[in-house]
Amino acid sequence: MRFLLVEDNGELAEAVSNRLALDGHAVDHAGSLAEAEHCLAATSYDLILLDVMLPDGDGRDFLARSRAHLETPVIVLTARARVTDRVGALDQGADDYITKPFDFSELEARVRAVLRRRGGSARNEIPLGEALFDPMSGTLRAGGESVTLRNRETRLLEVFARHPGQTFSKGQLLDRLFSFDAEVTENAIEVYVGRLRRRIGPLGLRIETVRGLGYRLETAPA
Amino acid sequence: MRFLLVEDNGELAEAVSNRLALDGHAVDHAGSLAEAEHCLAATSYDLILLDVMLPDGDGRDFLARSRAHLETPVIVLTARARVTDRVGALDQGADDYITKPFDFSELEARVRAVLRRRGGSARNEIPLGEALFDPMSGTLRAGGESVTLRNRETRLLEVFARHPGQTFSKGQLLDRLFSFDAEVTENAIEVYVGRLRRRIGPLGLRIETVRGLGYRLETAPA
DNA sequence: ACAAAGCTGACACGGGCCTGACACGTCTCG
DNA sequence: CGAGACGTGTCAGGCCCGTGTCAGCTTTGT
Repeated sequence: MRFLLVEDNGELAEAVSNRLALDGHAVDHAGSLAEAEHCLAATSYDLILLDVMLPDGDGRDFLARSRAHLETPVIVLTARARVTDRVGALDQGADDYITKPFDFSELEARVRAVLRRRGGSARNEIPLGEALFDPMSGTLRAGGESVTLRNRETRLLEVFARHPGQTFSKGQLLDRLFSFDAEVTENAIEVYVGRLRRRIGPLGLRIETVRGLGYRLETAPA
Repeated sequence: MRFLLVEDNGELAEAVSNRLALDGHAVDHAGSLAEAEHCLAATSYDLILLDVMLPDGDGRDFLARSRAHLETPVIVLTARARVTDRVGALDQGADDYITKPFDFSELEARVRAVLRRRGGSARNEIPLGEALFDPMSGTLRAGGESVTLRNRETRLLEVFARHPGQTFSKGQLLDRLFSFDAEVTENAIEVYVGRLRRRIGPLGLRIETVRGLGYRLETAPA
């Protein structure tokens, strides 16, 4: 998928680009509305991430102008959390909004949600061994059993579920779960792996420890 | 279903279109009576939403003229809440009226009501577990018990009832329940969920809190 | 055996959620 | 027209849950 990121904060833009690139998306970066227009004229995108505060105007005005002749879904990035801002954005054609500062996992989740909504498929549950995992609601079902995970646990399991068999280091998991300026210890990962293990164990899922390297999700019994 | 919206306020028209599109309707927009005539000549519609204040005349006159040779149901949008206005509209052939500013949920409800009335089907009650919910009258019956909900509570329950099992965030509920320019706190949703819980609890219905995500209606006991 | 790496029970904190109370506007009667 | 009833949205305070850290323990590799 090809995204256009319209954001004047270079550092944040860099971080978002890198993150979305990890999921296999190509991200073009525009620092202003003028640049954005230029990019949109040059090629077509699957998704636009649009900041509202830009050096040469308000992103929402741009959105209102472009919406008529623009099919591409748009997610608005806003620093303000006021209701009027949000409603205004949605009315002017945004598909979703997210308030800064946001965690990367949050951004990824919304990107997927918007793409899926546009794509038309109702919901996507990921098969995990005998179980079915719904990363949107954070539920895991197997047989008659059903478990509801907490937010962070859901994001953690999602990383493993979307990259079957892959081993992730604690550093990688940390980068994927938290926003780029969050100061969190690697120990937190250990804690969450532990909590997640306790939850998904009864459903036949295991997280293997690869000493010195990281963790790996095992769907089949050893 | 294909609707014709006759409304000269572009922003409002856009918002209404988007909202009704979410329910799977196609909405054509006319900014004046002349445009409306043109659209009506070109194709046929299942419902007309008609503003009364238009740049080239009064919508009610238009309605009176057209009624004779127009089968299509009409909902009149009026800014004035005076009783005489309403009565006048209904006399001249409107199927319903709604006063601006209106909430989207209200509009949706009236649209459904008019379509159903025209369609001939008597009333549609939604089964909710052991209970029957009538979103028009806002009554909920189960066994011998019967509860009458207030307006907002009815709209809220309706959202859940029409999307079984789905989880709605407070933001989503806010967008669905209130008009696009209303400045309402998300706390209002919490309050209404609380009030609704107290009402429907005795009838065996529960609203689950999904912390950090939103709310979900549970029809079966845990 | 002894570091280093990983695990986990306990805890403090922050924020999301809930609720009683209130203020405001509207409608309905007398 | 005035008084009361009702529906609605806000606010403040309190509760409770998710979260991240720490300290001490266990496991693993050499």
